[in-house]
Amino acid sequence: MAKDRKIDVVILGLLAHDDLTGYDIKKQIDGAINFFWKGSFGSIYPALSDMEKQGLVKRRKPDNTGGRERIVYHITQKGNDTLKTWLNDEKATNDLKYETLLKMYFGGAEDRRVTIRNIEIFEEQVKGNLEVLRIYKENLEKVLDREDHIHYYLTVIFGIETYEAYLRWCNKAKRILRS
Amino acid sequence: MAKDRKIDVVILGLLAHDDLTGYDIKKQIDGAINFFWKGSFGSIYPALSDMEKQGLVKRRKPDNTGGRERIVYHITQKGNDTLKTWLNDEKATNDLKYETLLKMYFGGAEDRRVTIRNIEIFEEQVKGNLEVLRIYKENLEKVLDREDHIHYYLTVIFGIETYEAYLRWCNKAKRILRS
DNA sequence: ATCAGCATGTAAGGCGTTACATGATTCA
DNA sequence: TGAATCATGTAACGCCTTACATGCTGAT
Repeated sequence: MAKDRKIDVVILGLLAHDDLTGYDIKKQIDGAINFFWKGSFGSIYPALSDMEKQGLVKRRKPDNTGGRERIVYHITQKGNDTLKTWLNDEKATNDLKYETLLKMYFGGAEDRRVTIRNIEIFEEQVKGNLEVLRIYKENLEKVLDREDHIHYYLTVIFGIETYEAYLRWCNKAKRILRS
Repeated sequence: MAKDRKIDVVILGLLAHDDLTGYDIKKQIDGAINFFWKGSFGSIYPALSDMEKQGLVKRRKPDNTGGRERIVYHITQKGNDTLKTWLNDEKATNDLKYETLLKMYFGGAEDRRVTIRNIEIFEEQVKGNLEVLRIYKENLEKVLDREDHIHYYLTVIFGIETYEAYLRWCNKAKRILRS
């Protein structure tokens, strides 16, 4: 695995469940993972090639049923070992890069109304995200008997708890700025 | 300003208050800003050079009192305008990249104890960060009469609200995994 | 004397995004 | 027929981190 390229473990994690094409991987990342991790085609396809060379994933024999080009990958034993090693590695980098907070911090250079406006924009985005996560949560609660769903559920309730905290902060912050 | 290089506005925001050296800027970023934005010398010094060429910042005449090399920058009118334009720009990218959540999501590939351990590691980090933020908060509350401090305060209470939510999640998550 | 902190800067290299290029299939 | 979606990949480019190079100052 590349030294710091985390897309590799995302791919490995997804392939640990199902055989997937690069396109499928992208779709899954754009779903429930999206709020805490991102990935583009430009990072997925090269990673898949590298990982194939390293023996972490393998191409499945092409379905000739279609005719249209589809490369389905599956995880190898070595890939599974790599995934488990990563899960057991105690270091994890958790990074927040919030431009909104930068605008709060430096907001003193402008009128308070500008800062309030920036809070409101943020608030709207958070509300939208929260709605989506609540739908994910409801759907997952119907199928929590499957081990993996519990794990997906953990990330979803993390998002909900966090976004609710953001909304509380929005109200507090607006109150402070208006006082 | 470079198209997507946000370090520029961080520098501008800091210089809007005080004339600073690159080293000073780094120290300030490593302080209260650190939990939502990061910056290294390798990004600060080149940005400062570029911004000088663009007339956003200017070197102050060197203090000859020392003799040791110190380049103190101050913000120009154009720099201030750029800062305000950015504050008024409604788009802001807020990115979360939490490897811990990735380990939650893909935790099904290992024993539950591994996931619980990963939560505990995260919890310890959060507790440490929270302590620091609470000290910042207390100190800021003594000087909230100054406009800028209100803005710093907003980011600090954001951090506290968020980290407290993280801790609640840690407890919930552990409970779910142990049930 | 020595070590920590002050201070500036460059170079290499990795990571990732965006845009582009290409073409098939499915559905209205 | 045309649009959306499926599907793979490359190229250019930008951003950032890490490590390195260098040297002064102040405190113990």
